[in-house]
Amino acid sequence: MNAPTALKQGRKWDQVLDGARTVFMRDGFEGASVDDIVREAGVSKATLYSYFPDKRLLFLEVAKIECQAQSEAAVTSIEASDDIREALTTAAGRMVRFFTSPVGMQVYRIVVGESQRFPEVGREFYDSGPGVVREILRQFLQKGIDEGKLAIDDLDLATDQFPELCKAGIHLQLAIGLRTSVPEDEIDRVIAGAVDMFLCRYGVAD
Amino acid sequence: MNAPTALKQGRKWDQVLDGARTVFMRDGFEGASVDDIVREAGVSKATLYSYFPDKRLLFLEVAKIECQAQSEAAVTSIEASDDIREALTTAAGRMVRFFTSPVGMQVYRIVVGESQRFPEVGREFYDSGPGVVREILRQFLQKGIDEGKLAIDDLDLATDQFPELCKAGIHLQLAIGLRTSVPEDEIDRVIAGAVDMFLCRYGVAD
DNA sequence: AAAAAACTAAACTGAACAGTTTATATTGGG
DNA sequence: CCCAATATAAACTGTTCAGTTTAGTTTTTT
Repeated sequence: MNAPTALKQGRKWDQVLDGARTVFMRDGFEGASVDDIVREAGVSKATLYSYFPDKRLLFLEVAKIECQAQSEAAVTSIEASDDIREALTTAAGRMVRFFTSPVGMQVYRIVVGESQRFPEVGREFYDSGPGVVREILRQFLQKGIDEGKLAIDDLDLATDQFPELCKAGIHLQLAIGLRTSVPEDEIDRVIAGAVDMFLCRYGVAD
Repeated sequence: MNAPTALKQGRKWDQVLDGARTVFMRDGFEGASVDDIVREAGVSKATLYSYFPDKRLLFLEVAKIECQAQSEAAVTSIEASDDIREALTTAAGRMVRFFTSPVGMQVYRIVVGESQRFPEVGREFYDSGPGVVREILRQFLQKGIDEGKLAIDDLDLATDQFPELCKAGIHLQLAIGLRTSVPEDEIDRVIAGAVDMFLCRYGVAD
């Protein structure tokens, strides 16, 4: 009846990944034991090891999937609204919403913590998350310049500045566990502040 | 002859901490083994355990010292230069210089990675590093407002925005290992961009 | 120089844990 | 209904590593 993905390597593949995802996201790489993962996945240890040669590669697979899910959740495109302020505000909202989310934050923590042991994870994360967002933002800003709505001398710098402004006061505190969540109105305040500042510097008076 | 600190808990105290510092900063908490540390410190395992009840507390002590060293290395005060632009540029330079340094970056990585296991470390780090810098910056900006040199509506937000601008494009990439260093001229460019933007938004024309 | 305090090397214990093996069971297609 | 692929539980191996113990040595104090 169903002719699914050609290489469905076995019935429990997804189960293993789901379990691994849950445990890795909860406990980090070192904190997660393979026994925890199989228990969570409802799968035998032998099954896990029939799919993945070792813990490291299982982790890399989970990290990859998580990074991809991320870029989708993040700004996939910026609406071509005529109002630049509105477009930036919307984009900022999606960015902030993602990196303040528990899973987004946890991916960040793990990537930072394990980036020495697994250099590939850093690349993977960047290229499928922040890097994608950056590229989209860059193009959006370029368009703004072309249309005479923005006056940006150093486009690369400006592209890096905007996301950074969106983190003001919240990202660090979340990352180091000083807070576990950020109230909606504070998010709005930070975003509005970011857009105000950005347009003050690079906006062109109508 | 020498009447040193009243409670010098033994001749090798400093040696232990130095060795622990070296190894923790190189390998992180999990990556560091106690045997590595005693080898590095040139001390017996029993000696280490006569000073510290366990690895965790040894780590916390090292982290504490490192965090304190940090706030000293960072902006301890902002020169009361008449020129706000100049003062901000100098302050930014010290901040950036610190968090781009190998040891500053490594402290950040460890704190982020271990903040779940050791919530105290997050607080300690913040209160003796970023928190101190924030407070000094806040007071500096307040003074600027009082003197009519700055027009800031939301002081807390502005205080959070400036350090964030100083990270543009470099902090994340260092944290996840995409880069290991940042050329001096790029640092200068980021700092200049941060100051430009900040003063564009909050500066008062003379 | 005797006594006390600090330190040492090295062997040991016990637990955690990644990965393997074995012997058995379930499942779905032909 | 049977076969082959897939999955299972559970015991096992080997290693790493935190923390302890022991029996003895060095350093400091008195």
